[in-house]
Amino acid sequence: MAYRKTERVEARLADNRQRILDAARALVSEGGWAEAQVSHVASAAGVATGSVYRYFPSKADLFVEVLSVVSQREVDVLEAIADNDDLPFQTLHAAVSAFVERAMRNRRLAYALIAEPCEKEIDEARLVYRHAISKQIMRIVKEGQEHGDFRTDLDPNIAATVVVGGFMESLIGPLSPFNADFDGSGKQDAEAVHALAGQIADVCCAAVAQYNNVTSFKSNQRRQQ
Amino acid sequence: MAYRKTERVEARLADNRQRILDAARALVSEGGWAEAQVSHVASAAGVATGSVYRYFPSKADLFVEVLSVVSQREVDVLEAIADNDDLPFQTLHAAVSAFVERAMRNRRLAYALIAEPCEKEIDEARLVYRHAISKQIMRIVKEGQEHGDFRTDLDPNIAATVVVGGFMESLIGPLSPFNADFDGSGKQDAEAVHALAGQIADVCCAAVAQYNNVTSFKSNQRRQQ
DNA sequence: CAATGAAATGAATTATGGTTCACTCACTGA
DNA sequence: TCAGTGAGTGAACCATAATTCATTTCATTG
Repeated sequence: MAYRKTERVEARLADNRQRILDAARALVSEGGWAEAQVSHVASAAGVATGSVYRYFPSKADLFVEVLSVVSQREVDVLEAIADNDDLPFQTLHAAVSAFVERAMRNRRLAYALIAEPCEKEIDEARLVYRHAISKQIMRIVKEGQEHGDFRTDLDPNIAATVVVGGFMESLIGPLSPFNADFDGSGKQDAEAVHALAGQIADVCCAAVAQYNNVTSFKSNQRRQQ
Repeated sequence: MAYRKTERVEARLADNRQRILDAARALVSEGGWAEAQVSHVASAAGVATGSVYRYFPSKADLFVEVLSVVSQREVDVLEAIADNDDLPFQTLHAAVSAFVERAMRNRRLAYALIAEPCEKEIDEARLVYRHAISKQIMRIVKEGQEHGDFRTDLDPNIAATVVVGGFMESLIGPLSPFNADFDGSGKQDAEAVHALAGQIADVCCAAVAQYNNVTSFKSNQRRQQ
């Protein structure tokens, strides 16, 4: 009879795969792409270098999966925010703030996944998730345009792209490992991050909102509620 | 008596250096960073591989200089635009449009310099010029805030960063060598590029403008002039 | 036109790090 | 128990490209 994996083995295999993925993510989280070497991943996961290739066809595939898992969670968070029934302005603000705050919670990883130079194949995978993020932002923008809160003279696709590029770019400085502004991780730090997220979100919202001057916006808010 | 370079030799050396720089830029313009190999540069410039190292200490130094020359010109263009005395809204619009249109004129090069994955050292040089660009945009933003055309509740640094990230990001798609939308380079193409630049600039301006709804903005414009 | 200093050459060297593979070992099923 | 299967190993291999350097060629000076 043919060889068949028992459940026990199946579980061990799955566990190995997961350990390799976890080790890979941990390494990127600590040292960025420079640390992300197959041999390092292997020892961190407690397996031999060659074993990594039993689970992943190549280094790029491994790290693309790491990036996918982490990025997909962010897309899901944005989707959930986009799904709620708040006013589009508040929704967009919440989406951008959430993204920024979540990124700042694991700066090194976020920096690697968003901005750090890396191999082509991984970089291409980034684009996929940028698109996915942009799509969620665009949903909010379109909703806002239909709702009357957002300007209708802007192309929603371009507006969403600018917004995504905008908050990504403004994250790069704060995320950068060379920037010491947000290292304490104390309470002060959390507040500083919150303030930063708010300011970035303000600019993003301003880009699409119908009424930008404070008085008009406030009356607009009241009118809508 | 000690050896002394004649003018003739001096000129030839300077010419060699320039030819190497030009060849390097041409190669990046054609094939991006993949073509940007020292040996390729050497043959394109009509010298031997080793000779490149008489003029530049390393590959990275060579290409950083290529990037610097090209990028500095863009910074200068923005500076000139920021210097003029138009209304801040028009100035910002012109700056963003100009950047987008100029980038689209040499797509492959712009793509390489802005977005294509490349070595760390070159990538770091990119940051320097992003900062320089952001600085010019910030000047316009601040002027607009003082002038009363732009919202004063936004942090000018963050606003400028978001704007720069926004138009850079929205360029990536159109610049990408895999995107066939803007290949013809005919008259239609020029118009499409112009339209794109206008739309991107609209979004960027909206992000900082005091009055976004069309009627208020128009009256605002009239009032200011 | 020697003699000397500098530039040019490009094949060989080096560095990096992903990938392979011949082998060992543990697990499976009869 | 034991033949068969496939997972695990890690040192060797390979690919890529930057960099070096012994040698040659060219320019300058007395």
